[in-house]
Amino acid sequence: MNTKPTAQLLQESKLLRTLPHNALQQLIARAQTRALARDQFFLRQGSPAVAVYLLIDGHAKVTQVTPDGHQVLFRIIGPGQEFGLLAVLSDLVYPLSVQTLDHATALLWHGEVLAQFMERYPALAFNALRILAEHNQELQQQYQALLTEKVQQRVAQVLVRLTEQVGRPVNTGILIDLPLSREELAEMAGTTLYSVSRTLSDWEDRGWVESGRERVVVRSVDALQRIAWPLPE
Amino acid sequence: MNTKPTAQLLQESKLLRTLPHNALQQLIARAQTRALARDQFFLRQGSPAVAVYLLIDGHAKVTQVTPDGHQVLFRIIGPGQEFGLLAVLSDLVYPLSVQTLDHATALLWHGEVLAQFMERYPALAFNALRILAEHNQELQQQYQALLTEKVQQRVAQVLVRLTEQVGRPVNTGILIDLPLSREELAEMAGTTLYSVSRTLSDWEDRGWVESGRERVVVRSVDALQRIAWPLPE
DNA sequence: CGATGAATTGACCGATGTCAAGTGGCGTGG
DNA sequence: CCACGCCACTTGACATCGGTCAATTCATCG
Repeated sequence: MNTKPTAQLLQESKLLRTLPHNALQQLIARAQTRALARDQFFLRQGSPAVAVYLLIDGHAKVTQVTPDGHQVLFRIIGPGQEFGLLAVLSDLVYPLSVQTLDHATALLWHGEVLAQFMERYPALAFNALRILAEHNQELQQQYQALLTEKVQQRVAQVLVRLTEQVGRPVNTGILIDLPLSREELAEMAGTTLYSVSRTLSDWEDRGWVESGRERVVVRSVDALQRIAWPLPE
Repeated sequence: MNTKPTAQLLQESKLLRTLPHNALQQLIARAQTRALARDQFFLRQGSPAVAVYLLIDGHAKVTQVTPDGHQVLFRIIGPGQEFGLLAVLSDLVYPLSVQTLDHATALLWHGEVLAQFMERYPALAFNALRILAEHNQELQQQYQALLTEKVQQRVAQVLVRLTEQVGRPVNTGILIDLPLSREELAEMAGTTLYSVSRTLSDWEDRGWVESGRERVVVRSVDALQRIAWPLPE
């Protein structure tokens, strides 16, 4: 599935880039590996945050459920991306769950191990800070979007982001190369599966997308972009 | 205004706690001070992130405006709280603005200075990580709230949080000791000034709050809490 | 080929945003 | 010191987006 050699993937990851070679080697030596089938959990919301993960193959979704059962899908993780970062801090609990979307493999370290490396190699700590700061900004944008934008805009944004992150060119357009249900798309866009379904049907009529069971092909990214980020005035 | 001596405030701040004494002394020695009148900006969304701030007196609001003019108020900063943290990373731009709500004073450091201290004192980096992780969780909660809860719930939550953060007991209840307009409350709750106004009028009829021009007194925190976080089933 | 779960579509309605008009209090200037 | 005007706030009327529920269709897999 994954074409890149693992070592290169790690070197280019947001978390481990800029680390000295020997540090990277030591880290790799101390990593555990965990491979999971589809729909399995790497970590669960509410359980003690003991390990930091770095996905090296496959995809996973980051979700959170409210006390009343509503589910939110914050982002999708692909190879080279990390999660569970806050395990470097002690005595915390994961605020969200990470569940595989296909067969996926991750490296993991005990939080304390990574904390020790951060003390020795500040670059690692700065990388972590940068990652958290980016997450913050993305969350702020999503909050804004939920507050000010209409459902169609948000769905369009989700689809455009997905084409960028997991898009694969096929003859009729760009396939979103993950099995995402309407429900999951809805959880990403902050709406209901019904609204997603209607929206996709509409766009299918216009020839902008083709959609099927847990499958979407975007035929015109342009059109979706115009919906997602309409020109000012 | 502020009763605590500054040194103690810094020692207890989330950012600087657990620092060795001498490090704290050095940091204080290198800090600049900035005092602003009401409605002035410590920093502006979009300008280069050069300094990290720590408020030592007064209050400020953290806001963000969308391209289309909508404004969001993410949180209110009081003495001992930091902002502009991401200035420790180079070449970034502030994603939001921080504006005073009353006469306020902050210490500030050039981002690079703080970055150097983080390299020397990892505890500082961990404090920063913890702070960012907390912000993340708060944002996630706010997102959830916007998605699943009704306006009244969210307004109640805002008021309860405000009583905790800036509440001052008065004879009829707890005064929110800051001049916050309906508009600003709306920006905090993710709604419009009209809905806030209606909600407060309603609660005033029920005797749960007293409200006036840029002024709210909560008479029954209990009642608001029942609205904010209704008992499951 | 049948069963299971995903997706579609229609009907309904309620919460809340928008717009417009009016009220009231506070500060400023005459 | 009073009056005027501004600005925060209130209240009503209205429209609409999109969530909810129910019924149906569709596709995929065993």
